[in-house]
Amino acid sequence: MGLSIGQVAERTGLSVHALRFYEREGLLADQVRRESNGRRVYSEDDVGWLAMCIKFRSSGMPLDTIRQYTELVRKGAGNEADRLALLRSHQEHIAAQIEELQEAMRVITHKVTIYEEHVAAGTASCLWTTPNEEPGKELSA
Amino acid sequence: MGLSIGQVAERTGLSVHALRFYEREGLLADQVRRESNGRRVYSEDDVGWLAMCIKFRSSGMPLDTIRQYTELVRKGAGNEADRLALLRSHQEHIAAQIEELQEAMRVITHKVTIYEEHVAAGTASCLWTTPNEEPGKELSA
DNA sequence: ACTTGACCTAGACAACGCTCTAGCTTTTAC
DNA sequence: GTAAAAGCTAGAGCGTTGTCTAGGTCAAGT
Repeated sequence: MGLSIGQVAERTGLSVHALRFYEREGLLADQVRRESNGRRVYSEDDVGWLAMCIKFRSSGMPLDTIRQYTELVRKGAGNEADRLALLRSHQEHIAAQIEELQEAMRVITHKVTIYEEHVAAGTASCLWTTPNEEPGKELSA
Repeated sequence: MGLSIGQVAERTGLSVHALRFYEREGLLADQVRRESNGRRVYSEDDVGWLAMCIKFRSSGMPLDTIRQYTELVRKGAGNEADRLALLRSHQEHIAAQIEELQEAMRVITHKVTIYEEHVAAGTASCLWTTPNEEPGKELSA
């Protein structure tokens, strides 16, 4: 039931350093328990919370915002609307990122296509002799 | 036809600082021309190239990788296969990012839904009195 | 003449998110 | 009993990606 920092590191993928760092930064919803000797004992809840933090991070939420969210939760019931606002705003942020990535993907896929043609056409025989021409100018158009 | 650094900043959205920084970092395909007084003069091609760099950056390509790509292009024809490999690898990277974001989006949308219910149900009357309970435990399941 | 504003270089500084070190204690395995 | 492994704190260090400052040049407007 109680996990050591090493075990938590293993199953979250975070380093033990990062785990201590997150704790210092106030990202953990509730105080991590300690053994008599001072070692941290993580509960399953702690691990669950960390998993959520990792999802937040992996979608580009800054530690600072995670801390804000954590603080809301720590304050307990009554600020659900605030939490919701924060979550929604992050949702929008994710959506924007996805769009941006998709747009970049389109552009790059286009470039890839062009290069594929070039490479297929000229593998052994280098036909087009425009050294500094880059199939990327279509971007400016 | 020739643009000042300020004009380029305006139309790329990069700061003049960033433009000089990018140049120092070797991200520009061809040497930026200078006026007799030493001021930079950007061509439309330069701006096009910068637009591409921005797309790369916005999809998470590190400056270092952009520099590698730039170097390939600078070397001229003959390494198209290398450029293609780099682009493809970035394509995969983008795809992975999109998936990660979509996964995070699912999780967060789920949380949002739960909060919406809670907020709708208990706006004025705080019904559920479990202060430290966070609708996020479902993550660990 | 003089001020304003855009530009130049070189280099310091900064935010973010960890990561690592030093120096020490405790636990575990042999 | 002893050595290796794991933990602790406090704080330094670092890679990335810019941003900002200092100190100076240059051109244009008033």
